[in-house]
Amino acid sequence: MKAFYPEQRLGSSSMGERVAADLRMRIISNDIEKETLLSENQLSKEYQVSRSPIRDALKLLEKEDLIELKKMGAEVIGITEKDIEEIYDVRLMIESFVFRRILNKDNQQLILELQKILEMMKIAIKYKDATEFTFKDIEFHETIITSIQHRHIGILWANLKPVVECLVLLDMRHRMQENYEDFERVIANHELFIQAIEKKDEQLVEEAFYKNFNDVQKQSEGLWHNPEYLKRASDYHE
Amino acid sequence: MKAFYPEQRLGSSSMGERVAADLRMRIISNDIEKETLLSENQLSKEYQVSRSPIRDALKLLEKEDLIELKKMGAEVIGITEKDIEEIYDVRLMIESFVFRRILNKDNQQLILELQKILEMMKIAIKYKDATEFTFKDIEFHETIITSIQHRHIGILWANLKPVVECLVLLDMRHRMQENYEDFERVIANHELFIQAIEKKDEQLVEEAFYKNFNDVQKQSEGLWHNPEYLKRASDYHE
DNA sequence: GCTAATATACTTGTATACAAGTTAAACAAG
DNA sequence: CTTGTTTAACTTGTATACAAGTATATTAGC
Repeated sequence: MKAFYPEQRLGSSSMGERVAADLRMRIISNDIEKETLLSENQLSKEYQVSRSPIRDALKLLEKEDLIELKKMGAEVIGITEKDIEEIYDVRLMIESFVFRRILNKDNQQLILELQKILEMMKIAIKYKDATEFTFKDIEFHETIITSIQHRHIGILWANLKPVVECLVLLDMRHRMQENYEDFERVIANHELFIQAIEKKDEQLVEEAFYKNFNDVQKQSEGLWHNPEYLKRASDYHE
Repeated sequence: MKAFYPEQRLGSSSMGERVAADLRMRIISNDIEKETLLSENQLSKEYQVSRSPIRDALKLLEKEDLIELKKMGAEVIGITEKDIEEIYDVRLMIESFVFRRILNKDNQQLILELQKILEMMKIAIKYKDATEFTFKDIEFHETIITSIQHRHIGILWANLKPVVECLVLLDMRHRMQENYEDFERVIANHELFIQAIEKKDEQLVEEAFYKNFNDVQKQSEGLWHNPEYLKRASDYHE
C-alpha cells in the first residue's frame, strides 16, 4: 500500500478503514482518475486482503460521494475545484453556526486548548512537518466545533472530516515546499480566531472567516489541477 | 420483521438497508431502549439473515450516531428531545443556506414541482395517509434543497435524511390520529415557502422558517417521551 | 455483413467458516 | 470471604464459498 496517508494516524483501525484512507487519498489526489471503475475483486488483490474489508471501504467512500456504487463496479467520482469550493461553503456554514453559539458562553478552557494547539502548529512549521501541521490544524477547528457540545453539528463535521483531512494534507505538503511563507499567514489567521473568541467580537469573527476563506480561494485557483502539484502530492511517501 | 418502516419504500434495496430501516425505526420510537447491547449474531437470528447484511446495517446506524460500535456489541444511543431540537437546528441551518442561494436564481420549474408535491400532500391528508404525507413532506424539502445543485449540501442532507424521515413519520402517524387539524397549518406553512420562493421575499422566508420551527417546538414539548405517543408509534403496523 | 440467441467471464449480495480477542463465571489458593 | 487464575462462551474482523445477476464476446441463422 502506497503511503499517501500517514500510517501512524491509522492506529489500530480496521483494514477497511485503512483501505478507505488510502483510496480516499488516491482519489482526491487524482492518482486514481475520475470515472475509473473499481471492482471488489481487483482491489482485494491489489491490497492483499479479502473482499470483506474492501466492501467496508467502498461503503465509506460512497457516503463521502467519492465513488458511486453501481450494479457492476464502483465508479470513481473524484473531486473538482467546484467541490472544493462547496466543501468550504459547508465548513463556513458549520463554523458560522458554531461561532454564534460560542458568543453565548464561557470559553476560558477552550481558549487555553486552542493556544496549546496553535503552539504545536508553530513547532510543526519550524520543523517543516506538513503532516503534523495538518492534523493540528484540523484539530484546532474540531476543538472549536465540538466545544459547543452540539451532537448533530458534530456528526456533520465527522462525516466531512475525512475528505477535509485529505484536502488539507495535500495542500499543506505542497505549500511546505513551494509557499513556506504562507504559513505565517495561516498562523495569524488562527490567532485571529482565538482573539475573536476571547473578545467575543463578531466583527473579528467575520474578518477571520474572510481571511481564511480568501486563503482557500487562492489555493483553489488553478493550483488544484496543476499537474506539477498533483505529481508532488502523489510522489509523497512517508 | 415488524413493519415499522413502510415496506414499499424499500423497493429493491439490499437486506442491510432493510434491517437498518427497521432498526432505525425501532430505536427512534424507543421500541429498542437506550443502552441496549445489540450483537451481530443475535440480530442475524432475529432477522433470519446472515451476519453480513447485519454488519452493513450496523455500520449505517453508526454513521447516524444511533448506535456506538464497541469492542463487544453495539450500544444503542437513541434519540432524546435535545437531539430532536439539534436536528432541527441543522435542518434550519441547511435550509437557510439553500434559501440564500435560491434568491439569486430563477425558480419557475422549482415552484411548479413544489406545487405538485403540495397538492399530493393535500390528497394524502384527505385520505388520512400519514405515511404518504410524510414522504411527500420530505420530498418537498428535498426538492428545495437539491434545487441549488450544491453537491455537498446535498450530501449533508442525504446523511441526515433517514433519521428525519423516521422522526417525521412517527410524528405524522401520531398527529393523524390525535391532532388532525394540525395538517391545515402544515399545509399553510408549505404554501408560505412557495410564496417566499416565488416573490423572493426574505421576510417571508423568515416567517416560514419561524412558523415551521414553532410547529416543531410544539411537537417536541413533552410529546416525544409521552408513553402513550410511543406506544401508538410502536403498535403501528402497515 | 447483420441481427439475435447463447455462452462465458465477470460482477455483487449473502452465507458460512475460522481466527483472534474480550467478558465473565467457575474455581482454586490463601 | 477474598483474590487471582483458568476456562468457557461469547464477541468481532477477516477470509472464503456460493448464488444470482449483468455485460461482453461469440456464434448461428439469415
